[in-house]
Amino acid sequence: MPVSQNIKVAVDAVVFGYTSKDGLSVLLIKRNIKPYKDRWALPGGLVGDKESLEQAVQRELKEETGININYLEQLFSFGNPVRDPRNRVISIAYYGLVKPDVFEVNAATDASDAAWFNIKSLPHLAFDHGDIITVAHDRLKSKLLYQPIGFELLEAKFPFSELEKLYISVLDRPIDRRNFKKKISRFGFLEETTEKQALKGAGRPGNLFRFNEKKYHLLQKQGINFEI
Amino acid sequence: MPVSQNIKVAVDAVVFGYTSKDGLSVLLIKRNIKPYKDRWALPGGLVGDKESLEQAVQRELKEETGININYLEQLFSFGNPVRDPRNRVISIAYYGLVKPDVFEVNAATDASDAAWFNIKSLPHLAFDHGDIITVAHDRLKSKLLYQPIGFELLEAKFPFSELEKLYISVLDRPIDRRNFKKKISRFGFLEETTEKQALKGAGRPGNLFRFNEKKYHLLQKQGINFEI
DNA sequence: TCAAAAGTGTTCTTCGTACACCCATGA
DNA sequence: TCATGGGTGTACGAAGAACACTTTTGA
Repeated sequence: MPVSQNIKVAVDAVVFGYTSKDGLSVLLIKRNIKPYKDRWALPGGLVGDKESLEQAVQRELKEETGININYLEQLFSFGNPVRDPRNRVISIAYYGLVKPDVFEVNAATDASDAAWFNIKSLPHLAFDHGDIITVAHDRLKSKLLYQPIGFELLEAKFPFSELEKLYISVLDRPIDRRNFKKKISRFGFLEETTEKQALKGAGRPGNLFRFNEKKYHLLQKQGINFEI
Repeated sequence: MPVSQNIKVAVDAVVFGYTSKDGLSVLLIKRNIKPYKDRWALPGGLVGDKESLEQAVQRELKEETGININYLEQLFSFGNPVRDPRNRVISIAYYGLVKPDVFEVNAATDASDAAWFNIKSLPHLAFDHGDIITVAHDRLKSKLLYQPIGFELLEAKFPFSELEKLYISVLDRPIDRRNFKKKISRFGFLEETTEKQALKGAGRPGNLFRFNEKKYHLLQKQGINFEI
């Protein structure tokens, strides 16, 4: 067993946002220090001696991007000895989901060093952050099929087509609308409201749905087979 | 962002073994230093500056228990600031599976400080190692339902009933033998040999099965719905 | 009246699930 | 011949998958 050790511990966050206009996107920050100066990277940084890992992620997100997220989960720990060219740093990666209002606000503040990038057109990233995003995207895809976490990416009320487009976008494959609706309806955590979607162009306006918090959280705990 | 940091990085391993006689078991070591002196704990220790996380796990397992494992996967990182009473230590936990021959050999060397404990009769453990085992057991249970990793716990050739008992033991619930066999057979990675089980008592001897490595590894990558 | 998007049902097949009797062996 | 454990099939219901036309709205 090594008697002394010189390894630093960091956290990094892959924050996903979604709008039907921009698709599935990831929040990145531009580095202003070496190494990888001026390259895009995941928000994150060293863990404080007294804070938990989750606290460290939340703190870094607030410091670097100003956002609060409503869903956060540990992803994987990356420990390749040479993943940081300076010293050895292991990174405990998390992924998070934010609702579209957060997404929109931040997309507007383009003076900042934080920006959203569509998952399909990511820039060249610092460190092994490209790999981390790949792992996070895979996790999101598979999680979407057995837990209803997709709702964490939507407004409180949304037309059904919004949920459908989210699934299409994240899974990156077409879905049959009728089968999808049948499947979702069976679980019973969706409630149809009497309101209708505000129109933004041609087409029949859809009814708005919300989810039943109780049933939703119950199912989120249990896990369900969500295959679409 | 903290300017300096005083956190150590450790790995811990939850190694599962299985025999139909002893059920699902976990490999533990007896601590001979403080804190928690003389308490049982997971094998593990600090990561060396130059080694990968997986290398650190394999090294610690060899040093502390003498075993080599054939399946190893990262489980979760535990970062509670007070999980170690001395300094802050985060632990990156792994879980591993070993085949019964390894299990038997080690169970015999009872002079050592390492021993197998049935998952249902674990001793009081050091640190948060009880929690880590719970997480590992949950992961194994759910993984068993969508990836055929159960075979990593069996000999190369085994009677079908052995696989069935493994599932019953890990999932801790009864399974219908006929439905189970139908399900497993559909995947097509099992091959029936012409050999028969060596008898150890009364009862009809079962045919021995092996798995088709190619199909097995293909499915292990893809993941399948294994619900029993 | 046309283009755009939402809403809706049926059929076929596959899979899950419940369930009980016969067979080969050792004692 | 008995006790033990292995081996096997059927029938029902639920869910997955494939598939196209009608409705509502804005332009």
